[in-house]
Amino acid sequence: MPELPEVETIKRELEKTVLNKKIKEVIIYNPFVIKQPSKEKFKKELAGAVIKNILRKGKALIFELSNGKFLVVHLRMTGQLVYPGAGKQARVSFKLSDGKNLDFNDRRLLGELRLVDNWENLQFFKTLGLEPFGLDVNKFKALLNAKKTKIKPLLMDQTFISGVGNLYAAEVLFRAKIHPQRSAALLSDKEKELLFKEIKDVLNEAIHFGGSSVDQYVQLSGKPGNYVKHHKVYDREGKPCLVCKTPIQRIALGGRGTYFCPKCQR
DNA sequence: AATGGGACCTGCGCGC
DNA sequence: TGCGCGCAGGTCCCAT
Repeated sequence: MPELPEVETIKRELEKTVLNKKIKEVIIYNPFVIKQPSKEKFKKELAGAVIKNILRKGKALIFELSNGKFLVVHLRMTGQLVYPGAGKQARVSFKLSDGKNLDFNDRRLLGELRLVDNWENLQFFKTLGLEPFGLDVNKFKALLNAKKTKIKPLLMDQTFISGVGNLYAAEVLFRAKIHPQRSAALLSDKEKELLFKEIKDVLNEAIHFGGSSVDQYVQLSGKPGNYVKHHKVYDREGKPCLVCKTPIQRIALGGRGTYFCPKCQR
């Protein structure tokens, strides 16, 4: 469940810890997570490279390397980056020039590592929507007006806007008082404006608290993120709404568990 | 264009 | 207690 706040948290910690360090060696415990190139090339081409810059695009991290290549990391569901890491239980461990490990862990093996010449050529980035922070309210309204689809799956559509996943979509809609099944285009002007504000506010607050540790996510240091205690609806089925005490409902929407307050959200 | 489903994976928690 | 199953949700892919 790493979404924008979790990945941004990791990015900021990476900048403080591994920037300008050299990757001395790559140890691959499970080659399944390496999507390109071959594991042999992956190892060979990363050895000796210095981490020059770290970018985040939506939920993806990009390490810019001194050899001109880019290491693209997507944590998907259960991926973790941990530093300093223990090495052993990792899927891939990057041994750095400071003698410590930057570990990529991933219980479910859905995460992806790619070493590429140009990250912008990857299809994922070509179709990635703008981040909420890169939009103004009028552009956001225009995007919504072009879509008749249900608002909640739309917020999670990374080609629409990038960075929002299932957890934050639920929290944002609660704060905007919008039912997850409402049609995007048919929201009122005021609702669209409030929604836009709450997207940015929720993401910023979550970043402030180091993200939400549900299931597998941890910060780079291995510590949990503390935003969970601020969740209003996510994973609270049957518990009283913190505003009106109505039991929180859970429905399936677009195949995803969707939590909301049936009274507050209309 | 929108929507639904399945696939990729593993491990947890639930009911029987 | 043990076992099988549903479910978690990011992304891609296919069918309707």
